[in-house]
Amino acid sequence: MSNIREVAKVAGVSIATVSRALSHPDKVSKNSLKKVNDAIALVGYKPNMLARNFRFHKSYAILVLVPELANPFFSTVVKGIEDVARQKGFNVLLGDSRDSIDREKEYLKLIETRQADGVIQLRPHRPADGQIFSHADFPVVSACGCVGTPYPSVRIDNAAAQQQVVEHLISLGHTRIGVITGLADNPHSIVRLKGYKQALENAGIPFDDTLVTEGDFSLWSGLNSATQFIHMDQKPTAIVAFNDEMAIGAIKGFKSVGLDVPNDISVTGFDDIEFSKYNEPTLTTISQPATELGKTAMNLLHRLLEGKTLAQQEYILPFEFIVRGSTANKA
Amino acid sequence: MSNIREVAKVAGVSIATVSRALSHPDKVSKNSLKKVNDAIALVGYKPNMLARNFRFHKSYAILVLVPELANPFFSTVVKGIEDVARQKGFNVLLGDSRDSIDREKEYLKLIETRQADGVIQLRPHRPADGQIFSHADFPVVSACGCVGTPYPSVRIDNAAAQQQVVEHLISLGHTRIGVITGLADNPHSIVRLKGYKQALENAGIPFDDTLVTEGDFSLWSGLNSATQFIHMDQKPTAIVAFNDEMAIGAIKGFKSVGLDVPNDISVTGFDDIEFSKYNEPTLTTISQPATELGKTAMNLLHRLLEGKTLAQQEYILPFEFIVRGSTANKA
DNA sequence: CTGAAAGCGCTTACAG
DNA sequence: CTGAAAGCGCTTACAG
Repeated sequence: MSNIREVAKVAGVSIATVSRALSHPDKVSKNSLKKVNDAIALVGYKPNMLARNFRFHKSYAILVLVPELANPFFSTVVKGIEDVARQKGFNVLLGDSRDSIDREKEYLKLIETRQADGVIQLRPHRPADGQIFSHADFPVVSACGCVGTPYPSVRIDNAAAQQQVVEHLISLGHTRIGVITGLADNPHSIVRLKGYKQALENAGIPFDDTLVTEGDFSLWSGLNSATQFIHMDQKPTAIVAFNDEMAIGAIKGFKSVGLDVPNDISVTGFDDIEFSKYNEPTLTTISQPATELGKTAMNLLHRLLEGKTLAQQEYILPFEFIVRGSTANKA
Repeated sequence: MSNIREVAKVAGVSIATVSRALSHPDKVSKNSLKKVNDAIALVGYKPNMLARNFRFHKSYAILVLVPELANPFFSTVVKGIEDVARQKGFNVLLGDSRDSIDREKEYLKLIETRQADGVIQLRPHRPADGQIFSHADFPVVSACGCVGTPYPSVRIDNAAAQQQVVEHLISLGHTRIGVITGLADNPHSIVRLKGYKQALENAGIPFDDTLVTEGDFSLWSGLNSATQFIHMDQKPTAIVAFNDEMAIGAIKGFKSVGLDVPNDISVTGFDDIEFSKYNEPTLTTISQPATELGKTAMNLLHRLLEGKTLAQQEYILPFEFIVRGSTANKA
């Protein structure tokens, strides 16, 4: 556990010179530089970043708030964040909030106590969040959130994406299209439902709210919704799930009662997680640029951290609509 | 950005008293305590943890080295770690190493520079790692690794688990049982293969190395191995994959050429990720106590961090063998 | 119970 | 180019 003082002694220079040799080598003579570097190698000196952080009032860490780390879509976004963070010299503190506001608030104490310099929020912003994330207090950016985020964000156009999915189903002849949303207060539920309704309206199909079921983005909730659809008097011929997990769960539910997907009923997902290519049938879904969303978010946060301002408040990345095996013409 | 000095001034006491009121309230008079607490509330004081960390030569952060965060099994282990870490007052720094030793070494610099106090390694230890993780240098524990880890570890008995899976297949009449391992140098590949061989040996079935294919724990590699099996002259009637992803990928491969799983060929997984219950067919697999592995690892690391010694070098948690729909009697 | 003082390891104006 | 000194925000023996 050598320190800068020991290096100075061995090198025969002052601690100021050692510090300068490390931080501003151009401000030090060749001779001193060599003596310092030799001494560093000799004593095996490693700078104590705790001291540096303290000196600079910076933790060089950012906090990532993720609703559910075990969700492969989120963990892919986090990987993108981490890649860029490391490259910029920042550590990533994990904040798995389990969709709990209380847990989230606990994590945000890391900001007040200077243990994190900024935040990337993966949970979509809800009006009820109010000013918790007022951009004035600390650097924060939203990744894969929704329209209406009151701080900088990177996302896709969720409504447009969901609309395109439904238009595809309509083009296949479907008119009774069931929905599996996330929790009712999740902004993604609201925004994607808007896209769904828009597609219906454009096609002159009346909206029927009995076709909307509430899930929670889990596999299980998709299966649960399928059961509800199965017991309806006027069954839908197609289902749009607001993420891939629920679509996979729903397909499981339909198949378990002998229905064929997509020939008896079409099902669509959202996110395009890896598993959606391996499901039986493969999933028709929206591909979100997960890694890119994470990388962009971290790049934006980094600019904020450097005191710069952003050119835009919202960065919209392109999505891709991918037709696979889970959708077919209405029987 | 108020500090302890400001609180002291407002409260009319010394900074030492403020500090004591915060850290050892019992050593302060009721009167002073009240004055300090009132002042803290008044100025909105939050302790600067950067200063505390510097003072104590501790970062109060631990580094989690994970081979692949997007793998749901690993992310579940990480969630367990995080739960306990937070409860103990530690932050978790994410180190997604992508199975790269170079990236791992980058992360380990966080220890040298005091940015992390300890490490939890999710990658199984390889003999080639040598002394990188010599327990003498810093507190480190292995989670979900293998037998033979030269530092404290929490894991299941992988060989026994894999053996039980194969015994089950043998009991169903299978004798030509294919294998999809992880990368050849991954200790899990070696240890689980040992369990496979043991089951064969116990049943008097000769080991045939042409039945062993190398995967990399990804969905794609499972599908790829399936293709290899399909082209074999003497096809296996059952396949054991060393994780669920590869099993799911393999099933996909078999189904794509018209084979029925499990009636034409049985397939087993390992880990019991959530998706394995939703696959078609559902997966016969080994359930690892993922959350518990993470929690235990963090508890052990915490004891190490406190300078205590551990009662055991290895903590073996029970696994569960789960028979679902992907295995059946040999045709 | 309380306060003045030293010190954690660094960096950076400041004076030379 | 170089060094002595101050200071970042805390904590804790030490003396009272």
